[in-house]
Amino acid sequence: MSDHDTEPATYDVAATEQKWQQVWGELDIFRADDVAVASGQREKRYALTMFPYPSGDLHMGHAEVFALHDVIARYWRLRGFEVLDPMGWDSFGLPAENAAIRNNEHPATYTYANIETQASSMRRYGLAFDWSRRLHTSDPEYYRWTQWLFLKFRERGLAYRKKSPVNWCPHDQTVLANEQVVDGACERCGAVVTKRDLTQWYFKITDYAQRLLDDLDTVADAWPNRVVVAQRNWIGRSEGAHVDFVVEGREEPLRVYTTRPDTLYGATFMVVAADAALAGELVSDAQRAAYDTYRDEIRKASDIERLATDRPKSGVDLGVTATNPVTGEQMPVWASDYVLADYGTGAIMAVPAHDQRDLDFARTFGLPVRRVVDTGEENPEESGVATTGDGVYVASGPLDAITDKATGIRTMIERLQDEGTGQGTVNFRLRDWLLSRQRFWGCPIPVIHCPTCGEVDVPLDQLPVELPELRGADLKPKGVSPLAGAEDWVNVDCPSCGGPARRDSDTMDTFVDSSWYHLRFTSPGHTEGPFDVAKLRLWGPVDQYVGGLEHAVLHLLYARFFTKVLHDMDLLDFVEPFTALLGQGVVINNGKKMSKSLGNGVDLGDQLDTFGVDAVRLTLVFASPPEDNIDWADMSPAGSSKFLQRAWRLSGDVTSVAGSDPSTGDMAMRRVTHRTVHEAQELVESHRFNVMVARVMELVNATRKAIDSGCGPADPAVREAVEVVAVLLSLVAPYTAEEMWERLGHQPSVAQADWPVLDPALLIEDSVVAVVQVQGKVKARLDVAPDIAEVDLEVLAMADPDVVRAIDGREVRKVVVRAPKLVNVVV
RNA sequence: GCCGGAGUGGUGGAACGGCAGACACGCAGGUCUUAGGAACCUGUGCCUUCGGGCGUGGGGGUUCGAGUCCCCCCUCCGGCACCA
Repeated sequence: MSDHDTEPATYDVAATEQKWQQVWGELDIFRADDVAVASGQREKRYALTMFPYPSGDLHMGHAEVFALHDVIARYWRLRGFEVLDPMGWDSFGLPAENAAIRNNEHPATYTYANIETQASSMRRYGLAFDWSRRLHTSDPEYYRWTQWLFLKFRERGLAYRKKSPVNWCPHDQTVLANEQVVDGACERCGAVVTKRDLTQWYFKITDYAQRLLDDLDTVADAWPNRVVVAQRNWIGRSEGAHVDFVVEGREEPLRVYTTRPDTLYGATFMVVAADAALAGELVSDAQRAAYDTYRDEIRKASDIERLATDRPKSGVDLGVTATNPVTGEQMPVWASDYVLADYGTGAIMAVPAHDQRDLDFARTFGLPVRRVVDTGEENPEESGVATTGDGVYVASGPLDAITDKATGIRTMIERLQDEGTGQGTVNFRLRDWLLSRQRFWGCPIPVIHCPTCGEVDVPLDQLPVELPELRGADLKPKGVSPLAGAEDWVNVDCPSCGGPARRDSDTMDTFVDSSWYHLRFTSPGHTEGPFDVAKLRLWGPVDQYVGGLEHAVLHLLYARFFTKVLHDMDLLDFVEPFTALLGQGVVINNGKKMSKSLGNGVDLGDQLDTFGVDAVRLTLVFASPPEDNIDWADMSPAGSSKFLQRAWRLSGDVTSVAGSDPSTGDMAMRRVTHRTVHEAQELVESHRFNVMVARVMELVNATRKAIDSGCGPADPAVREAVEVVAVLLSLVAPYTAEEMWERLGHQPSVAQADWPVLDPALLIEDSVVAVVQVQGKVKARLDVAPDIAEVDLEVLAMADPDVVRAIDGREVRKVVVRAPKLVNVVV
């Protein structure tokens, strides 16, 4: 009986998890060392995963993103980088507040209890986080600096208040940013969003629209394409012109934005957004009553109704006319809800022949249609279909000889600029970021409203403005912030004049908190500013960000905006926060999103109890490419568990001693090992983790075979192979890998092991299979030397009996040789 | 409507323009077992007259060679959408 026959065939998963959690805690090996980076001893890598919101325990989605993230962080560590791999919580937000109302508690109770639950689950899950850098956005030490940043933004004119129609969620009783309204409904609760005229705080993200667009190019290669595209669409840059129209009896011209100034000769009327102040200013006395009626009507309509594109056009004649600057014609000015108040100038020139919406409107109200571009298609006046393509300009004065849009637009803009009636300009779809929220559990806005001084900043040395103690019923949404009711808190002396004043009672959108947390992680205890500029210089920017893509135009856009502003404030020296982004898919069950109402949720804790941490992690990593969705019903965690036991068993079979020289070992086994290491490197770096796992499985299979029916368990090549299995598995299944590493006679931890050193000589096979095709179909396989000459390979191939038979005496027209892999005979 | 992706066995998925289906799951058969829901081995795209033929959503094209590149179409997923 050899020693390994008496080993147990399996290991105790639960006991192993207990054991290593303790060892890892004592070793404290995942702490990121500023000095190692500052001294140039090791190159830095910053690996970051989107920090969670603390609602309940971790779920399957967290399990996936953390497993993927950990592969990268652990790989970097093994490759000798100094890795910053921090974790924290995005701990302000509505669910805590709603839970507090339900349970008559303080939101902090719910929040911090959940944080502890999640932190303990993360430890169990075996993640290589540097816990010394933990932060919570709801801690005063953190949100003090969120407030500081707000005031700095305000100082630069990037935070301002304005009254405007805003998105209002009647369920959550708060306003929402444009980005949080999805198909006319609240992103969070699904309630239909309505409009309210409110004075709210905004960040001037539109000032950065062009840079946010341009700099996407610098990350486009390392970000998922769909995020780059989504942001481009969201920013929505368009090129066009402003054109001024003189309105009788009004000093200021009526300015419009158009992308088709070249069709100005075809403009037959004007339309102003019905809900814009401009419409009220323009309307004639005779038409005022009709306009008021119309405006009140459309204000009642929800965004959902407005969004219906096949909705019939409606509007009202404002009873005034504007002068077309090129034709001198008087055109009627209308108001309609198909023109948006907050895009462009809130007014358009209507060219019904060449814009479908204008044509629909013209046909509804019997307004004239004048074709000025002949595209060869039927005249829109008859067909009812507007033409938008290139064509010959007609009845367009100096444009008449022109045959393409680009020249037409350029020519018209030049003329308008010469005459002072218009100019070329750029417009963006992006709107300013509405950041006030009428809720309690968020970062207070550090501004005081004084009846004499107006909006006054809370002095920097008085930050943070801490939340008052409110709980239960006091938190019930009433349409104004619960903070407004905390009289002791709200009523303060004006910092400027000392008179009675009131604090701003709104809190900030939680996306403000998460727009800079990645910077704070570089110096989480810093008390002199939001982060230590020198430390950030060491670690920033994030080298690899991992997270869900539901934030494509939310967090990922806001964080980019913050980065650019802070760059302009000389607080950091990069312009993009996340150099590379990996967007993981969603874990679903039986083809459907997991949800309480469907009752198809898979509980992560249950899965971990049943299969063990490693098996669940392995299953998630092996399931598919990281960015694809995973249907848990199609997965086999039991299979993963079986594989891990199989791999673990190898470590008990090795009979050579630790430190044996592998160079005396079996060459075939060594080649497999080294090829696996080589491929694993490339696969991890290109994020094809599922294939990396497959290669490790192949190595395990090959090693099993070598032990049972090959070079045997004593061969040092077998030890080398099993050690490589342990190191590679440590990226995905750290518990099993530690057990293996220990059984192989090494000191913990495998997380501190050296990445296997590749022997390039072992990557060269001693023979390769050359495929011989006739007419592109495989007819023979030849074992040849990897460095075989093309002529030799061709001779060998043409002599092969199967090849000769396939050619069947036909004339060989051409032979393609790609030594040493392939020959294709064309007959 | 505009802009992006993606369609490969029963399933998840592999495949620098060069052997389609790696690696798994599942299934079938076997070995060893008192037993097998353990371990190990074998087989597993479809058709076949056993020579071979056909196969990567459909149709064309480029190429000695196409899942991969190009064009058209279909389906599904995502983003934008009365944005002038």
